[in-house]
Amino acid sequence: MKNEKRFRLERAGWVVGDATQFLNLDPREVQFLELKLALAGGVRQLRESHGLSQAALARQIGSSQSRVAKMEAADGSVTLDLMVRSLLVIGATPGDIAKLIRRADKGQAA
Amino acid sequence: MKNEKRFRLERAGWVVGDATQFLNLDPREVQFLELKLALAGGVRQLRESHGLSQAALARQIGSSQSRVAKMEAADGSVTLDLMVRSLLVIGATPGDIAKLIRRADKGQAA
DNA sequence: TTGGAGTATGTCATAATTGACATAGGCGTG
DNA sequence: CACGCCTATGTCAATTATGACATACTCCAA
Repeated sequence: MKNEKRFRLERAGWVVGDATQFLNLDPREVQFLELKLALAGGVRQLRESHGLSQAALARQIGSSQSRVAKMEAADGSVTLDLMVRSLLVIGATPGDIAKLIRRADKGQAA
Repeated sequence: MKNEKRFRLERAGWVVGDATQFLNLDPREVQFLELKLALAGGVRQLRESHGLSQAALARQIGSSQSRVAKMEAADGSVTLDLMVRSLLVIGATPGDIAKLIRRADKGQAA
């Protein structure tokens, strides 16, 4: 519960520009963030390519527009579970999701 | 919050052999479960290949042995977040994780 | 300007997950 | 057998995520 907790806290601060804070970040957490960003981008891409509004997608996944917005913003309050579930509902296959995650390797998130 | 809720409930029952229940399951949820199983298998594989006990891994990720056990059992009470974080801590790259997820396409979970 | 559609952001009660702990079972060794 | 190590399973208080709601903002068309 060390990095775990710190991560939760930092999601509020978002001192991304601050080099000190940034360098203090465990590389694992950075990878995790990039992975989340990749999935977030995938959700938006898939949603838009289907001509859906955030509200429409929210209906399909049994959530709300605000949560979809937070999800696409990779907000710290949304879990990978929600993102993955959403992707599957929009029609992404596990293979598609794998492809998105691979992008986190190159740092190309969206 | 429809399938979402049903899924949460069924994690307790685990009537996997029951065809009626099984067929009632939304295919999306099945995909999600397979994806989780794939990651769970990946955690166990990685952990064992590193010669770590569940307790040892638990220490590294700041969790407990019981949670690692549940995680490897793809227990309904563990999130993808925890699984992915664990994988990253053991040394898996996003690419490795993507590879695991791809297995969910073929149904080959472990 | 006015209005509607889409999106972003914040808050809240409720629901879910978390680590910790207890405990039981398996399995090999002394 | 008894002991230690590993794993499985259940429970619980505390923490966190969730959907719903309110509200503000941008575009764009009438």
